[in-house]
Amino acid sequence: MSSTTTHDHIVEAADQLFYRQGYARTSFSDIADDVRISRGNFYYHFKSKDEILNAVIDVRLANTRKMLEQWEIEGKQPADRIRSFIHILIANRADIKRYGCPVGTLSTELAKLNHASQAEAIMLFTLFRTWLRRQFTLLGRKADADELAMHLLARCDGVATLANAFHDEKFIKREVRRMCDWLRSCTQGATRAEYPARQV
Amino acid sequence: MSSTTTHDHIVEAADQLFYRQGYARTSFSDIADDVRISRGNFYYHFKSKDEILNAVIDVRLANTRKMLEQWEIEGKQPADRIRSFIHILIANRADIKRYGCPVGTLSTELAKLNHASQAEAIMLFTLFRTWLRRQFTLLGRKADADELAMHLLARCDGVATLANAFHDEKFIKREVRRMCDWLRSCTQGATRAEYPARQV
DNA sequence: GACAGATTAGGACGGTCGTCCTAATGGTGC
DNA sequence: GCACCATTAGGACGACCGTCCTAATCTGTC
Repeated sequence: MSSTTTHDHIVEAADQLFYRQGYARTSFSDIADDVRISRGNFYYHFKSKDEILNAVIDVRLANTRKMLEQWEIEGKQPADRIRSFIHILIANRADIKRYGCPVGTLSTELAKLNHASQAEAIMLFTLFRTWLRRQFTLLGRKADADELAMHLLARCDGVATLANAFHDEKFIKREVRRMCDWLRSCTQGATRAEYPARQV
Repeated sequence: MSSTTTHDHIVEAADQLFYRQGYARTSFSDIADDVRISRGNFYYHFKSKDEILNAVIDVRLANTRKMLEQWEIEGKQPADRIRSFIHILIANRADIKRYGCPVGTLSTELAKLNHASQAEAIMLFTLFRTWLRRQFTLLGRKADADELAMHLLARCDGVATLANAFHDEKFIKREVRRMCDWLRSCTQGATRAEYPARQV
């Protein structure tokens, strides 16, 4: 976690600040204060603010890839792996309550700024999407694997947004339980129906 | 819709711009250009940018209240009313695809800015929350009405965020259908279980 | 036509931003 | 000790921001 080079320190600090304050609101001075270097020194490491953003996104992409691989190793069954995904809401609940979803908030902000790096930010979503899709496929939901992946992504992001708005951690826990129930209904319901029995 | 006073014109323009570009990125010049008045003239109508934000939020609150009352009149059954809520995703799908959820994105941005009007913005969520809670209560889900309201809110916001990220309107339609299915399972499942039959 | 009050236009102000230049500093190999 | 290169500090720059002041203009009344 503790990188040695100034370059990496900058990216680390920017990563945190972008998450907590947003990209636009975070200035060079903010990052410089955090890393404890002079503002002028910045230009030696990064030619522009956009370049820092790209570096931050690249780090997040790499970390996400690592995390997904880890879940793939740890979880024998695809359902276990998907549960690992759902449970990041629990693991990061304190940050989520304070700052929302790291992926969703960045993607939304860059969209409003019409920023050039929008596509890279959305790649973070895509990483989760394709990974989840694969897990659902392994679960025997080949036909609607992508639909289920998107569904789950949206729910997690929505939970993060509402938990942030209402500063409510219990809500996160309730929704995680609910998503795990839903996941169970996915595995039981053969290949077709989402809710096994429609009529009581 | 077409207000006559300059004051209202400013609020209207700011409302749109805040939604499309975000609050922080929207400058006095942006609004002035839109309303076609000089930047200096602003100070006569609003003493600060925050004051405009508050006016915008107030208008949104009023419009939301009106909309909820309308749904209450139009829909005889609480389930019909909740469906009205779900279907704003369809009605506004073009804007949602381009700019995301009007409530969620503002609330998230103000949270990151640590803005004084955070609470007012979150009132928009609260308006929907209490209204939905009442509908679910009428539906016979007294015990978990608030939980269901929050659940639905989160899903709608998440759908908006993902639809915005992936520029995907079809995803909105699929999720709306899914939410209507879920709602049906809520009404059928007596007062307790969300998914009527757990085992197949 | 004179007056009063509401509304507008234009620009000055201090501050912050991202960018960029230059001189100083530090360490390393000869 | 000296040259070389990587790294740093400090500040200048033009642009834009929100704020605020002031003079001009419009509108209606007597």
